[in-house]
Amino acid sequence: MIISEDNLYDLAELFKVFGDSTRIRILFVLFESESSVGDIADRLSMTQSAISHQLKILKQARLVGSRREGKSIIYYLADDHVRTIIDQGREHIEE
Amino acid sequence: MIISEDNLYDLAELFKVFGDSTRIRILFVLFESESSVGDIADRLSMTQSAISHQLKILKQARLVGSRREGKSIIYYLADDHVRTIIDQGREHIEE
DNA sequence: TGAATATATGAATAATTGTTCATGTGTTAA
DNA sequence: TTAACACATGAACAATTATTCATATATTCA
Repeated sequence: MIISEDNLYDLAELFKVFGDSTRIRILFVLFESESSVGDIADRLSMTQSAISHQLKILKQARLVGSRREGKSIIYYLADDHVRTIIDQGREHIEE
Repeated sequence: MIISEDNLYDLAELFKVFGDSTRIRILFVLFESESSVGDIADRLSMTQSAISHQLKILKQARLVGSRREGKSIIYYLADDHVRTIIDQGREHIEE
């Protein structure tokens, strides 16, 4: 259970990303299917700008990826750690 | 993958608790062994007050428990979700 | 090329939060 | 009971951050 100071800091930064209900909501949308920025904004009844700002944070944390498709940018979940971390969180609060 | 608004909010609150390097540090201390408030403060070179405030947050999130032992209060990890969540986080950042 | 659409981004503001400081509460031992 | 020790807690301040607003960038289609 050894960890460097740098990793410890990065770890806190990672969880900080999960610690916002808008970002969690975005991840839940992406659990169902990859989506464009506008679609996510519609689903969550939030502005395009707010969603775009949060997607940037999710992407910097490598929790989501993106690709261009015509005029839209499609966002998708990066890997399975996202699901596992959220599932463990749900288990904790739902017990 | 259905979740209520309340649970979604609680989930974000839970991860918010993990999203601070002092609290992560405290959890790492408790991974090794249960400890008193003063011992944790010494280990982390922080004030007793700062640690106490953070322990309160960890306890409200049911991530740690405590018991009195003479003049000291001993804190310990509440359950295994803590380890699992942190391990998954580490896997994510270390890849 | 120009208009329309989709997304990104910088600045500003309001709200949240971690630490410090001072002090309160609870326990032990004389 | 009193002193000493261990911990908890409320208020205040500084720092961080989510959203809004205005605007910039990139793509498509006529």
